[in-house]
Amino acid sequence: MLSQTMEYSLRAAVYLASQAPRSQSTRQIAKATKVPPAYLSKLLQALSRAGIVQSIRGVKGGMVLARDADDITILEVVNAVDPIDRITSCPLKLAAHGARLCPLHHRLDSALELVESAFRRTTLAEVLAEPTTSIPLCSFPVIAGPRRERAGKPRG
Amino acid sequence: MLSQTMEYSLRAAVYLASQAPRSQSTRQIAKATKVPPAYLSKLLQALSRAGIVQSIRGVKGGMVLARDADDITILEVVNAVDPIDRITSCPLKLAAHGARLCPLHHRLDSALELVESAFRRTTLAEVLAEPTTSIPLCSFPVIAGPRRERAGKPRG
DNA sequence: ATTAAATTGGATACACATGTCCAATTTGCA
DNA sequence: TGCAAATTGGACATGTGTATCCAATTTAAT
Repeated sequence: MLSQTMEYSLRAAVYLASQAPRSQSTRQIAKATKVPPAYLSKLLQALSRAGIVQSIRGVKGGMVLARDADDITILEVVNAVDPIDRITSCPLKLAAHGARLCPLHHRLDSALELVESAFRRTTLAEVLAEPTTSIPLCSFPVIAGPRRERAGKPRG
Repeated sequence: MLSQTMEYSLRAAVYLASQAPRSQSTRQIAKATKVPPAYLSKLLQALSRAGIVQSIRGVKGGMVLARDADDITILEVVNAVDPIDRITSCPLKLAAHGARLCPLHHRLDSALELVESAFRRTTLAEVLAEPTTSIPLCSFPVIAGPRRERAGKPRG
C-alpha cells in the first residue's frame, strides 16, 4: 500500500530534518537510513525539484532541508515522489456519470482522503519531537558530529 | 496508492453482490465492470480461495458471492488480493529496537490503520444500499434478467 | 456419448517500480 | 592549477504488478 519510494523519501527527509541545518552527502544519508545510495540519489533529486531539500554541488556539498522542518509535511514529501492521487471521477467512465462518484469509489476516495489528511497534519518537526522519544526509535545515530543545535530549529 | 488489483476485485465483488444470489460468468462480470477478462479470472480465483466468492464449474457455471453481501467487508476483498500490511516492526531493523515503532513508522502505520478500519467498517451490502443511489453511480446495468430479488438480501 | 460453456492453472508477455552504473559537471581546498 | 568530493542526468538492469493466452478439466444439455 505504501511504496518503497515513499518510505525511502520519508526516511531521508526525517534524517535531514534531524541534522538540520547541516548538509549531508547522499552517501551519509543512505548509510544512516539504509536506503540504496544510487536510488536515494534519484529520490533526493525529486525532493530537490519539489523544493523540499536543496542540493549543494561540489566538494563539501550535499543535501539540506530547504525549509524549516516544521514547515514541511509528510504529505509534501510523499507527493513529491509518489503522489497520492485522489479519485475524482469514476474510473469506469460511464456515460451515466456526472462528476459524482459511485458509492464504491466514493468510499475508496474517502479512504485516500483519510491518509492525505493524516499526512498533511504531520510535519517533519513533529515526527522528531514525538514525546515517546525515550522509547527506542529508528535511531539514526543522533549526531556525533561537531556542536549541534537542537533538532526542530529553535530559530524561527 | 490503491492498486488496480484492489479496484478490479472490488468492482467484481460489488457487482456480484448486486446480482446475488444469481451466478455470473467471468465474461459477464468482466464486461459489466470493465475489467480485463483474463486478469479478472485470476482475481476471482483468489477471491474464491479466500471464501468470498464461490466458483461453479461447467456449463451454466460462474461465480456467486459465497456469503451474504452484508457479511463481506471491503477489507476482506482487498486483503484477499492485495493485503494491507500494517507496519509491525521498524523496517530498518535497528538493534536498538524493541517492538515499539519509531515515530515515523508509527505515523505511517496509523495511516494504514485508518484505511484498514474504514475498509473493515463497510460491507458490500452497504455499498449497494448507499442512500445517494438517485445520483448516477457506477451503474452496472442493474438487472434486465429474469425476476430478481432486491439487492441486499432480504432473507436474513 | 457428444458438444459447448465454463473454471483452473501454467506459461508467457508487457509495463512500471525499483535499483545500479557511469560520464559529465560543479566546486572546495591544497 | 590540479585534485578530490560531491551532485546530475542518462542509460541500463532487475523485479514485481498487470495482463494475455491456452490446454486441461468440469459439467449442463442435447
